[in-house]
Amino acid sequence: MDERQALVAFGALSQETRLQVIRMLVVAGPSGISAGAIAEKMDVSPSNVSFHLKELERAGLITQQRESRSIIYSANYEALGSLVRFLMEDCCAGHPEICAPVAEVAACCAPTAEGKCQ
Amino acid sequence: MDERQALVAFGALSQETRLQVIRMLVVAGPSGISAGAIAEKMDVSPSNVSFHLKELERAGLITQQRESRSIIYSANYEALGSLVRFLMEDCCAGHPEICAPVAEVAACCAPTAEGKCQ
DNA sequence: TCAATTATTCAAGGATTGTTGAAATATGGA
DNA sequence: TCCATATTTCAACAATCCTTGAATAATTGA
Repeated sequence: MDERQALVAFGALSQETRLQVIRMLVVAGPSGISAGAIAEKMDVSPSNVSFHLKELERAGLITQQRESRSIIYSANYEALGSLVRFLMEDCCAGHPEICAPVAEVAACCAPTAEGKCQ
Repeated sequence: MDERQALVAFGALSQETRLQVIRMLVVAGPSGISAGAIAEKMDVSPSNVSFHLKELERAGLITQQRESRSIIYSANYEALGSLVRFLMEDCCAGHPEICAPVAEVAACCAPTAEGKCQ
């Protein structure tokens, strides 16, 4: 992920509705949530949620797929991971002490450490 | 770090000048850089850089301290680390496979692994 | 104290972003 | 085909953010 992509991604995450949508989609997992369900859960108008979903998609943070009449949105975990990496790379450059607490969190997610996350 | 703080932090990082300033300050280390030097390096007017520095400070991502006539700005590594954590926590919740690549980067920054970063 | 240096604040205007409701598009079932 | 459902698109307006240059504040040395 280059700086330009990160810029767009940060912009996408800097709006309350969008940040909540992303969190909701991440928790929902790969099966995703339909646009209508998102609008309902967040108590936002369909056209407004559509606007924000488009913005998140433009940033590459979510993907969509049609399922009959509904359009299902899912988090793009790879993009989110890349964004975390982008943020960390500068930290790590000469400043290991900063990344230590992050490494701790990351470590509990390693394949060999399932179940250690609280 | 709660959602509100993260929101402000993402907003702060979603502007080109500010993202570049943060990267510059992170690389500069704890000794920091003066407002004037930042403005000069980035080819931005003093008042404009001052505006953006204030925004970054409001987000808690940088700190300032006066040094004679200059005001020295430094990256707040703790806040940056918290932001990375915030981003990761949602990823990790049930989706270890996403954090694996991040864990890789983080691991090379652990105290026991100095020098392993490329 | 006076002038020079360094940086911030302020107001004005331009640019971008967010919200709203109505109209348009796509799908599936009667 | 016609209607209901699900969502997007559009235009208009409101709100927020960014830039600019002039004025202000803080510090230091002559």
